Amino acid sequence: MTTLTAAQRRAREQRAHEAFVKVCPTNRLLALISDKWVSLVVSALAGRGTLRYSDLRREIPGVSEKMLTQTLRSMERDGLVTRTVTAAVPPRVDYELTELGRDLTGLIFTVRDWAEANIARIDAARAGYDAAS
Amino acid sequence: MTTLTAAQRRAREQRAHEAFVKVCPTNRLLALISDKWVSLVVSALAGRGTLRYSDLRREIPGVSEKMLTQTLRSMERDGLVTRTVTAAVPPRVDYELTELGRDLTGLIFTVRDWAEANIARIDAARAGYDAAS
DNA sequence: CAGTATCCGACGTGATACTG
DNA sequence: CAGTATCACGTCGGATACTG
Repeated sequence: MTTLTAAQRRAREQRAHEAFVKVCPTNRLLALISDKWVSLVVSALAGRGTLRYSDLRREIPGVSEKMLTQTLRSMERDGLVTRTVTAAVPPRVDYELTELGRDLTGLIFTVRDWAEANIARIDAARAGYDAAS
Repeated sequence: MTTLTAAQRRAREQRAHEAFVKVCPTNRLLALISDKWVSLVVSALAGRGTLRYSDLRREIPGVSEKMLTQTLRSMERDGLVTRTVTAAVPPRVDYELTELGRDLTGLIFTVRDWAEANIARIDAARAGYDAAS
C-alpha cells in the first residue's frame, strides 16, 4: 500500500520533525542557554574569572549541589568551562570560562540587553490582554 | 529565635531565588523564545506575513492542534501576534506578527546566526569529551 | 571540600476524542 | 475550519542522605 491514513502521515511527520529539531543548531543552542542554571554560571564566571565549586554555590543562591554539579559537567562537556582539580587537603576544584564560553557570554548579554529593553512592552501587552478578558 | 538552621536558611534562599528568577527579564525572555514552538511560529510568520491557522499547521510539521493553539494564545497575550477572526463559513482566523513580534524576530535571527556559526565548536568539544571518557 | 545516590512530585507534551 | 477537553506519560528539578 502506498496510501497512508491521516494518522500515519501525521506520525511520520512527527518523527521527521523530532529528528529535525534534535539536530537543528538553533534549538540545540536555545536548549543550552535557556537551561535554568547555565546562564547564571556564565554570568558568575564572566565577572570573576575563576571560581571554586563552593564559590559558585555562594554566587548562585538557591542552586542545589546536584544541579550545580550537573550543570558544570554539561558545560564542561560542551566546551564552555574548564575544570581544574588540585590534589590537596581539602580538595580544590576551579572552574573557568573557555574562549567558547566567553564568546557565548557575548550572546547571552545581547539577549539580556534585549530583554531589559523590551520586557516592559511584553508586560504591557499582557496587562492589556488580561484586562480585556 | 533569630537563629536559623542551615536547612531553614537554604529554604529561605531558595524562595528568594525563585522569586527573583520569576521576575528576571532575561529568564522570562529565554523561557519565551526557547519554547518549543514559538520560534518556529515566528519564523513562519516572518517569511510569509499573514497566515491562517491551517497554514501554520502545514508550515510547522509535527505540531499538534493543542500545542499550536496554546502557543498562539500565549504569543497573542505577550503581544507578539495579532489574531483576526473573520466571521464566515467556513470560519477563518489570520495570524500576523506585531511590531514587537518583528523586533523579536531580529533577536531570534541573531541567536540563530550565532548557533550556526558556533555549533561546530560545541560538537567538537563534546566529541573530545566523550572520547576521553 | 566537592561531590554521588536515590526517591518523588510537578510540569510540559502528546494522543485521542469531541464541538461551534 | 478552528478550535476545546481529557487522559496518560516522561522528564526535570528538588529534598535528603551518604562518601572520598
